[in-house]
Amino acid sequence: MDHNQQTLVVTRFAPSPTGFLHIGGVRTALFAYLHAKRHNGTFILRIEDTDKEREVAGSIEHIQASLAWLGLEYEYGPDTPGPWGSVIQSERLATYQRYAKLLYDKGLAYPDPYTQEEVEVFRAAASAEKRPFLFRDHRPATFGVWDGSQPLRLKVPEVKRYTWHDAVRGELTAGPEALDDVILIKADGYPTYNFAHIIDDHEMGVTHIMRADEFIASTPKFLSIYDALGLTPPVFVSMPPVLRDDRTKKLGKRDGAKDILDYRTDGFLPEAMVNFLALTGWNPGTEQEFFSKQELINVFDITKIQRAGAVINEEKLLWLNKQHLAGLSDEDYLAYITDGDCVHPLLSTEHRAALEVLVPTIRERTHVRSEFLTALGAGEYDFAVAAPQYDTALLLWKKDPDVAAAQPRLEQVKNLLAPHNDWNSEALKALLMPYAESVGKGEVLWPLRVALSGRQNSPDPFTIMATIGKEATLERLSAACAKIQGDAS
RNA sequence: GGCCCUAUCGUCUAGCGGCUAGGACACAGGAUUCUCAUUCCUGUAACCGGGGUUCGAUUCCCCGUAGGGUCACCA
Repeated sequence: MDHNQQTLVVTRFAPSPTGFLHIGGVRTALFAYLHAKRHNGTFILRIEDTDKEREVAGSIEHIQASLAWLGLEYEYGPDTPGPWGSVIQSERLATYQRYAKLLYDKGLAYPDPYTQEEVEVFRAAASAEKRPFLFRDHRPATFGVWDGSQPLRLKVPEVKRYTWHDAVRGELTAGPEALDDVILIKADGYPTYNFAHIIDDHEMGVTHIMRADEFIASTPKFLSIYDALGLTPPVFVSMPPVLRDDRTKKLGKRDGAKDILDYRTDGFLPEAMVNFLALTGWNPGTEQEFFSKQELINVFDITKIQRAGAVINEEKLLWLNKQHLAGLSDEDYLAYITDGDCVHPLLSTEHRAALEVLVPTIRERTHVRSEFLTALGAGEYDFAVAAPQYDTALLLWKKDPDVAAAQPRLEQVKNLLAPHNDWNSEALKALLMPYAESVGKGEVLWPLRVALSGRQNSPDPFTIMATIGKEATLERLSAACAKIQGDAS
């Protein structure tokens, strides 16, 4: 195929600025992004701010920050207008008015002659008779003059059954009851979503619309607007819902859905997040689970998007994060683990050397930074910054007759360590293991480790010694021996 | 209520008429290990129900059931 004749793909993510982005919305953005990038296409961030009431200040910046964190770069956005002008709908009012006028002039749109109260009466009457309310049943015989003070409604061009194709769901169909004379322009001069998104997608050359499946029900209405405008609709790509844990509802902000940026605070890597999101509601058809963003771009295929709703599997997200964390250098991992506003002493520059020694240990025990911070708070790493407090009984190895038995062994370890200066865990292990094996590993290593950590469960003693240094090691061993002595007397 | 959509292990999913129904997370057991963790091995666990079509249905059709969505001057 001629390179110049490649199929052009343009997708967009079009949130309204009503607060933060949650995992469901971000997934829609990701799929739109991946599909565009897969085809060397264009990805647009459009802001649908046609409802002034619901707008939340700072939302646009927050949305941009969220996409930036995940690395979902867009060619056109709030700071980078396209040839068609702004991507912020409130800055495009003239465009919508122009199209509205076009429909009005052709008799395909008319001003709503009723007050909102009157429409409510119609609605209530329909409801009382247990039949669906349709505005078009009340369409005036002759259309008035539209002066902008009344909402402008579409005159449904043809009341019929619509059948259309959805890239995910296949053939979809809905009868005339799904069609109505929807409002195109509100009384405040702003367009409705129904109208504005169609015009924008057309003007911006959008080829594929990724959006939540809740829009399937209103697609016939959209189709009737496309018809009225004489436009060919783009490809519809309906995203399966992300459900709440209990599956009783679509995940929403009211149900405790987290701000996507909270995952960043917790320490999830953007690549892990992207990897995880891609795998909920989509799969490559192979058994590969670990993907970089680029790998996803290479294999993403909208025909493999899932139809059924999915529940977020947080355990798998944790697992994936650990897999992605494995790609960091020790240096980067250290920066990662200390990033944030936690104030534990081990994270201060004073203990940087100790923390560096502990990095491999922390890596193996941690899925995400917040997990490490919790362990820190629980005192699991206190051995690194202070001499431990512990009950002497803890020194008792399960096969030992009593605590006193450990003392001579700890003394011997001290003697072996005293002249030794190569203070890294491998060298220390090589130094002490022959002795430990001659006596019994548990008999030596258990009390040694407890003397150093003050804990039943901890990293191995050699790592601890390497972390705290020679001086502290010898001090803690002496203290343990003194403790045993004290108990005996 | 009308209309629309969906349905494989606990969760994410593979499957596109014939498979011992595969993988991942989680879980359980074992090996390694002084403990915890890691790592490795093994295992438990699923086709919503009923009718068809077919030589043969997880797969195709219909009817149930369950769940979701939608019926705004919100998107």
